[in-house]
Amino acid sequence: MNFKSLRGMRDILPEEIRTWQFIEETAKKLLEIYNFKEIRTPILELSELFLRSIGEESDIVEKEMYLFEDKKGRKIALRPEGTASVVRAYIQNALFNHPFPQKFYYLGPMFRYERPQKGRYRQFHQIGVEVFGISTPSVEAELLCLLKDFFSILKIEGLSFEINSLGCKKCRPLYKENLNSYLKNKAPNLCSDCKRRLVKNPLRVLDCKVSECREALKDNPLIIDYLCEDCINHLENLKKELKILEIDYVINPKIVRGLDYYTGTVFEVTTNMLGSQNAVAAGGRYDELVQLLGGHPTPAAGFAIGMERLVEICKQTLILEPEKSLVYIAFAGRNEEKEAKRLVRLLRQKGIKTEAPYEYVSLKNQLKKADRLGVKWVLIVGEEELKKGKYRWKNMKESTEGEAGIEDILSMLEEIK
RNA sequence: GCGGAUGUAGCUCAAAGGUUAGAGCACUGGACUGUGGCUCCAGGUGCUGCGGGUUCGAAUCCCGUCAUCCGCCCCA
Repeated sequence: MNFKSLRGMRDILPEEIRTWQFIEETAKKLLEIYNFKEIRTPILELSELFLRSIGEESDIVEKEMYLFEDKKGRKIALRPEGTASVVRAYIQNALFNHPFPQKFYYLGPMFRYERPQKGRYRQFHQIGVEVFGISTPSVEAELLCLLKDFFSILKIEGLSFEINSLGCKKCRPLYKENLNSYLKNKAPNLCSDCKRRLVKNPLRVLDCKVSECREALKDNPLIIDYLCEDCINHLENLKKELKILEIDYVINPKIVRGLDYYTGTVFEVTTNMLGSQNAVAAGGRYDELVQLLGGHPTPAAGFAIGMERLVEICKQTLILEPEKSLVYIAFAGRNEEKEAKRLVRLLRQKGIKTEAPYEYVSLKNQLKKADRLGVKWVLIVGEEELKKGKYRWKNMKESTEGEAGIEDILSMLEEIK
């Protein structure tokens, strides 16, 4: 029986991991500078949490969640995204008792049962951030600024920052009314999914990409024309802040987002480097979610970055620092093996990356191995040198060699630490 | 969930219905038991993704299935 990884799930091998680690370390450093704190939440949650937050009508909940029952018959889901869990944790742990704003970041696997494609996997990873307790647009400005700084450190260019507002409790109903009457006329021309959405969640009809729907909705009313004064001011103030921070953006009234908890500002960051899976980060404000999940009314906003897509871009643009170089210990004969093992340990204790043969082979083969490993420094433990209390060193790149005591050797190796 | 393309060795690819499915690279060992790179030699249980069918004969043709990639959809 040959086992293969599940569809849409993949192994990330050492070669690629270095890019992951670089991105993760870069993110953590920057997030700490922006005063975000890491939070780790479970991968499993009650499925109800996602039904309530993401929305029963969303594609994610409707057809993409990994669901199962545990031994007690509880309905469990593998998390399809991070925000719901963080909000749950925020409420459960009464984190609102700390001074506002509360700023969190997380990093980990998410699961959606989708048709896999490049840049779209069933297990994928997100770096996400959430800010609780502040309702001013400075939060969104800070989030967008963070994204811009992050991508700029990673030397990613050709990004587009797109922004929209979805309105609030006050203005959205009026818009929905207008939209509803507009959609009613168009109903016969809509796809079957949308006919159903029409009743339960008309906003999502705008998000439909089926061509017949797009055609029917060419001149649909846009939320951005129905915003109340507060929402208009919010958006205008955000624009001002973005100008101060010198962040280029475009207003895209078509952005709706696939998760129902968004209110007010939403945004997407897309790239021209990825083909059709081109969204590399997205987020927005969700001022009603905390209350919806049982907490005190708390304004909040956040975003998530897609790691796989970011890694894909960074593999093209980033030049990683070379790995720490390896020192190879060879020994001339079986009698020197013990001494070689002691030397390996000593070097490792000094923080030097060291490798040695696990069993005796000819010195020639040891050197051949060292060469194939691409090492620069080889230390040879041999009978004659040991008598003098020395080791033989060999610089494979420059083809030089000599004898030296351990202290001299350690200082020679300083350069590679 | 829909449409299309592709699946041969670790990798890149040959073999266009006819011996025992090959080559380069990579890998392992040897020639060379105290010195690597060059050279030469040797080393493959590849169920030709899997299962069925057609045929005297299938990597090759047909059907199914699984997987990957591309587009749709979805989204990060």
